[in-house]
Amino acid sequence: MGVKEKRAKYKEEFRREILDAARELFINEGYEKFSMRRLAEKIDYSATTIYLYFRNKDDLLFAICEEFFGHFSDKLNHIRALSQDPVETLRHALLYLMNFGLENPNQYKLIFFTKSVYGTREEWVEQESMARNTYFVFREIVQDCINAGKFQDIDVDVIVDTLSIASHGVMAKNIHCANFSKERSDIVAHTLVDVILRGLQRQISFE
Amino acid sequence: MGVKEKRAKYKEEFRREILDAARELFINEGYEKFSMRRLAEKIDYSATTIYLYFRNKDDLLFAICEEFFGHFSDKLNHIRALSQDPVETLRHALLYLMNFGLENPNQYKLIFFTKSVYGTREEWVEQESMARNTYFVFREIVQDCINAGKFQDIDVDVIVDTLSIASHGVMAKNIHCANFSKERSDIVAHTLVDVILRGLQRQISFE
DNA sequence: AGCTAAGCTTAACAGCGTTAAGATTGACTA
DNA sequence: TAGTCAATCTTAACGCTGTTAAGCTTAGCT
Repeated sequence: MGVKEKRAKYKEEFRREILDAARELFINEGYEKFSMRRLAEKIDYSATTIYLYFRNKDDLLFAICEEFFGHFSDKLNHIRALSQDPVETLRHALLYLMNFGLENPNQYKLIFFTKSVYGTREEWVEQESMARNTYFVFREIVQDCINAGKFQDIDVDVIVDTLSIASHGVMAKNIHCANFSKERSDIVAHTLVDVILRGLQRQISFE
Repeated sequence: MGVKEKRAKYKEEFRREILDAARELFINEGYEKFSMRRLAEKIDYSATTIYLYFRNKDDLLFAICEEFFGHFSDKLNHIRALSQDPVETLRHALLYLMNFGLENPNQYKLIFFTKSVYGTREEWVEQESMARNTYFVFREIVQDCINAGKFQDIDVDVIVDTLSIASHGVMAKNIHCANFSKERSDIVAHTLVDVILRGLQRQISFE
């Protein structure tokens, strides 16, 4: 292994180290308290060093987001793999997302409430990313419901957006309004999922 | 009119002036570009002068939020006044909120995505505010639906939260993801409202 | 031993919210 | 009318932010 490769390896490892420290700082201290200088202090380097491994703060945030979406898309695939009823799979996936958001508000805030780390919709569609992969897996889960004839005749992408928006809203409320307890958010999350899935379905069971 | 009253009047007027300039700055330049110093420049005073009329930046934001909620609760009351079918009234109210958010992203962002201007849920419930008034009007519209026997047996507050969360989500997506066009958001907003109202209702019309 | 370049740091810029202290101004009183 | 006092506004500063330019240190290769 040549020197250049060794350096490259080292560089990659350091990048990891910074990334891990950054995520930890976010989770423990919260979104507001995060700063490049605090991160630098945590890893015992000067703030400018970080800029040798990440173009800027947004680049760092992007990396963390991508990592999360990697895990999340894995989890979605897993949920889908042990699928019985497609609608129940979808319900499971939605509740998983919301629960993650409610239990990890700082991380969720970082991921979803950061100003446009993924650019415009066009850029997002064109450029390969874990976020896009996650979207596609989620989309397939919805498509499964449609294929099974469970849903009304609505465009799959519209349904996907509708659903992601709903779970988004739960977190938005929980994080930004600060009026919500975890228990209350849980109740509302379940109600929202129930109501939406009920509203989407073609046939509805009466009580 | 004594001097003290005159001063008080003037002070109130200046407060208004600052408030109007602040809102304008928010709407035109966007949330990110807003700062106390830029606002000061706009009104041709030094930045510190603002602090004689508002305790701090949050206090200023609070004032703007309250003003909006004043208008919004009026609008809701108006919609409710010319009510025919309660569910249609609710639909109307929801679409009005979402449409406002989609057409005034900066203002909406300021109002709903600012860190806890209204404190915890307990503080929010106890302390009189336009935001709370708006909530109550909205709550009554939902209660109308329940009283008319249109909805399933779900707690009124849970429904209100569910609905506000949903509209919240539309804006969250539209504002923060930057992947969404106005048209697409419109479609998704209508779909979301349709699906949720359908899901909430006791009896559902099949197509 | 001397050169080269990678790796890291110090110093600085321009911006932020906010506060303390001082200047200005206008009105009331002695 | 001169003097006092308080309201009003500004200048200067603190400590923070993201980010860049320039310089220092050190390790590897010739």
